[in-house]
Amino acid sequence: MTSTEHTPSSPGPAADSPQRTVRPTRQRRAVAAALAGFDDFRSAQEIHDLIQKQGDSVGLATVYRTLAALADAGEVDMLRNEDGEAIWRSCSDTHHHHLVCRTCGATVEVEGPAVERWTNAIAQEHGYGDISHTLEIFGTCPACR
Amino acid sequence: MTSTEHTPSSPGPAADSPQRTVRPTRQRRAVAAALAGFDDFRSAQEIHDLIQKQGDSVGLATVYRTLAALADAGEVDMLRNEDGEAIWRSCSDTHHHHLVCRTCGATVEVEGPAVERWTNAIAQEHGYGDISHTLEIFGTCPACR
DNA sequence: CTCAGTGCAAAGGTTTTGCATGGCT
DNA sequence: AGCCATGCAAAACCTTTGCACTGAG
Repeated sequence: MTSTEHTPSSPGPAADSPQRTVRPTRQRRAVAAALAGFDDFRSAQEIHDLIQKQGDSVGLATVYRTLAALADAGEVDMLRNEDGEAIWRSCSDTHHHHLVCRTCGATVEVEGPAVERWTNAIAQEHGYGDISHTLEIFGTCPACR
Repeated sequence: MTSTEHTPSSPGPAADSPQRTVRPTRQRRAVAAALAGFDDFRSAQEIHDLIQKQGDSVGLATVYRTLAALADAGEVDMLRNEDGEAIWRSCSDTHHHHLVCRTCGATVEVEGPAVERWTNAIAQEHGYGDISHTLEIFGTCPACR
């Protein structure tokens, strides 16, 4: 459901780990292709529409399920726009953050060694280990101002 | 959880500006009191529930309308949690982020002037304006290591 | 008296889920 | 054959809105 593994609930004593259960189906490929066609964050509806325009037919529910699976597998980033809609984008390999226009969705990838260092320092200062973090920046891009 | 500093919305920079039309009613005071009772972001439902538990009775729609008005007036910050729910916090509180233990959920509030400055700098560097950001740090707390 | 504010319920939109079917392995 | 993935539709949710009414100025 999310791009990172936030799930404070479900302490999961059930010993399951089915992670690699991702089967390469036509629908999955269609979603992946649609994602590849964008270079910024898009909503599920937009992705669904693009797939249909490309001739393929994939149910909206399947789009959601596929996107959730991809996000879970770390192949796409999911976040929410200011309207609360979930938006997705295929993510590159390197760790980076996003500067997203809340009007048109234009995205800039930014790296922040300073932030990386700061988060690690803060965490260790409080005795926390095994650190990860998420950081998103929203704003209005030059074209939309 | 996430953090922000600006509440955007209000698409029309246009003609009308009825801002100072906020009448101090019982309901408005109830919402304000509920907000004052929290020191972090809460959903409309949680705020509504707290008001009812305190004996007052305010319609959920009114809670939403009041929160929207307060956000519009700049008296509260609104943002979205990972589930896409709108969450509010009285903005007199200092802006901070959260360091969360992914095992037990223990949370530490941290401030990061450096991060605030960095995000603003990055955004302006790319010509983006009206900046807000979200930052969450996950780790394993001392007790869970 | 007038009009912003309120309550209720219905509408609107997004995301999830139940269940039967279809396609890989 | 066994199972996971899919589709469709209904459900679940959060949030907004229409309309008649109440209360503050």
